[in-house]
Amino acid sequence: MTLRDDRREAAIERMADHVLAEGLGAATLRPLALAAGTSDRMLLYYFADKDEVLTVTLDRIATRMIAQLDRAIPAEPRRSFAVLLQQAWAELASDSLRAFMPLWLELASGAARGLQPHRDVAGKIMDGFLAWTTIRLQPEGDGDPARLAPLFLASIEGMYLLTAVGRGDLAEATAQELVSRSQ
Amino acid sequence: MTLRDDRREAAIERMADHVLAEGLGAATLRPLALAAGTSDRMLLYYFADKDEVLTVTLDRIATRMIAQLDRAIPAEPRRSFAVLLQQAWAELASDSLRAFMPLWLELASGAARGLQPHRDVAGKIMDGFLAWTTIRLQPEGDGDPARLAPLFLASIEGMYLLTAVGRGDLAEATAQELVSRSQ
DNA sequence: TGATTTCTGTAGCACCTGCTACAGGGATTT
DNA sequence: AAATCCCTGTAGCAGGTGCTACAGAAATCA
Repeated sequence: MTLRDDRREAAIERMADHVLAEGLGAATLRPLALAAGTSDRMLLYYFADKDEVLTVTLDRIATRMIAQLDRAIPAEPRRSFAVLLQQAWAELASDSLRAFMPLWLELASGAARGLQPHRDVAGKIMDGFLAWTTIRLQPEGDGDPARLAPLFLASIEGMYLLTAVGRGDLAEATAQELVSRSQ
Repeated sequence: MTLRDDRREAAIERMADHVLAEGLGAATLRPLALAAGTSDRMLLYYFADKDEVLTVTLDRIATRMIAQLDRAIPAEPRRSFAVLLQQAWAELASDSLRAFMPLWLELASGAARGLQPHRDVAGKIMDGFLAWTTIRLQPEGDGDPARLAPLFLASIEGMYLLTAVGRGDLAEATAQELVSRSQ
């Protein structure tokens, strides 16, 4: 029992590494099993089917990502829009989180087509990121603390996408413009 | 000669429809050929290989999209950030352009992983959209006409991505916030 | 000890992938 | 009429996909 759980757990960790490195396109049973140090036969013994393998693996990746973000940028103190934007953007470009970008866009495009588990996982991640942001953003003067969060998310995601298509310069220009405007 | 070109042309149009509807995941030779009313054998007679099929098809889609955007929102007169944002966002949500969203994200995620033809096509589309925006945005007071364009693009793309993962409400909140801020 | 349950490798299924060899029909050129 | 070309269907290749049947080894229970 515990042995089985241990191996299942180890497989998840190594599959998470593989999916982060290679993307969902390469997330087929045999390569996943190879990365996990086992066989496709055993993967389907640990998990019901490929869908469960993917769901569990993506969940693990999302957990890792949020943990990393929490560690790098603690909840207290609250920060201005400009400061949090710069900190979050720098963190997302760091070695440990950069690999997440192509996967995140892959999830988003799958979600846009209504695929599972893309839709559920992507929605969950976005909700987590919304909560993460809301708790860290300092409300502007009189305003509602949650008013700025959507704009913050959209800005980060937009810069993300600009970077993905090789227009990182536009992302930087966006960050500059946002910072100079919110001060 | 001309006959061959006609059939090639017709195939491109129908494959563009198919890719818009089903995505790149379903863009394999046999389904593409079926959609084009021919056989995989003939597709590889008209085009060198699958890569050329995809490149030509995606180019056609990009051309269609820019044409549609030009038609819906003419170059003159220049518009304020808020007005152009609302017009462009409404147009991207229209029947004719909505189908482009999942494909665009698919291109972006492929580009983020360095795949071809994703990278080239996505970059080209983004450059086209940047030019489109720059020409239509009214500079703010003293400012450079091109200063606002990156922020505009990032905003649209961010709202796009929020919508893709089922958080259209956050996209709307972002639009509202941007409009109220730029006035 | 024997019986039963848990694990796991081998082999295979039916289907899809991009792509190609071959052959024949039809039109065009000599 | 003969020879040459352009077109296109049939069949197939080698490899990959998710998944499963079967059987034997290993561990657990009686």
